[in-house]
Amino acid sequence: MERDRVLVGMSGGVDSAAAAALLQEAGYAVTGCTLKLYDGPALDREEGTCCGLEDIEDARRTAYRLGADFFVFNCKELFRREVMADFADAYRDGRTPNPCVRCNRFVKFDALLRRAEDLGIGRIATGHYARVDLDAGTGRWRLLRGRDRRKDQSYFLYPLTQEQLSRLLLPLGELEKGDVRAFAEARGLASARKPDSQDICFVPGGDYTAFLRHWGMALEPGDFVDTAGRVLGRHRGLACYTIGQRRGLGVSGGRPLYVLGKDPARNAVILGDEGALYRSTVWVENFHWVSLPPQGGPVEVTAKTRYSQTECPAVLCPEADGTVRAEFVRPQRAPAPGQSLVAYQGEAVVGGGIICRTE
RNA sequence: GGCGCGUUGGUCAAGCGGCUAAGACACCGCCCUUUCACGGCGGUAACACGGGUUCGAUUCCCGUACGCGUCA
Repeated sequence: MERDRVLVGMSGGVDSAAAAALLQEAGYAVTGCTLKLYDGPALDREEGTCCGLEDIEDARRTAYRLGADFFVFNCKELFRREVMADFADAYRDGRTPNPCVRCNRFVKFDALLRRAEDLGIGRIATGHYARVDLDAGTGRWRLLRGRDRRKDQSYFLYPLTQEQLSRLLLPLGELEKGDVRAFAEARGLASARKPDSQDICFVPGGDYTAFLRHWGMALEPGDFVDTAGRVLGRHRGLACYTIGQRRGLGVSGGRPLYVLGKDPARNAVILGDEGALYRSTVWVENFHWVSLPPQGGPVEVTAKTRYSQTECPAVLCPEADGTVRAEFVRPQRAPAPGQSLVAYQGEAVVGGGIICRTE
């Protein structure tokens, strides 16, 4: 009897390793793969990246242990063009990009699906904490939060298309992080005790401004100013700051000061009190509808403007110009252009898009 | 030049003879976190200099330096 085949994207970490093992135990014929997204110059010694040599070897070891085929697919060009270049462009224009969302949208799942098709494999899988199901009523695939609310990664997955969702298996969606680690440990998987990844994968040290410099971007020092235009100090370049940021400003005001905004025209970073950061209206571009088909009228949701943020009730209002306006019931702290707004209805991800303006 | 006032950690700022010299902001570290951030916890760091008076001086007195004000 033919078993269903699945291509599992493996980062070298615990989660994707456990995902592969779980799928195999569930009866799938597993093929493992790692997407080679970038080449770190000499940064491979760092932990926590998703395609350093160490990580690829860990993924390979896990696949070997499972007796699964394992491939490394080269996606460097695509990643460089769609994610790294966009990252630099966004910062250059004063926005705060989210490269993980960008990668999921333009690189990771697309590449997985293509490669699976090349290999004649019908399904793809990753180790994300989120769930997929089919809405029997509408016939539409839905993206749901991970059962482990503390680890839920559905925020990063909102760009998924219906085709991708229809093929996608997320075996960790019903599990708690602790159970996943225990399972990996019990199976003796190589990465069972690896620390969770963090930081941007192509910025291993966590210093993204160093990456921007390395990329060739000039960081122009300028003035920190208050809302009245008074100079408070010098900044190291607009790209070094994001709206809502407090630490690292080096400006002492007696009260905590936050980045309220950036003024590219004057190359100034505007600082002020936290109270001035709140916005009730957020415009989003390229809104991608996931669990609901594209809507023409107002939609009641809960939404958040950053991954690690508490959702708030809001109404999505599609505008004539193609953007979607989100009206929050309560003002939201520091929504930043470039970050993603993601909307939910209960367990389901309604959709999301990139913040372009706030008020 | 005369007179008056002031000089405490990176910044602002308590203290007014007996303290291991507050606090805020900044900074550093850790935690949190598959973005950037927020946040939580913890930490480093100061009495301008030199003489007195006192059992005892950041606190009182006298000089020096620097700063501010004011008079000519």
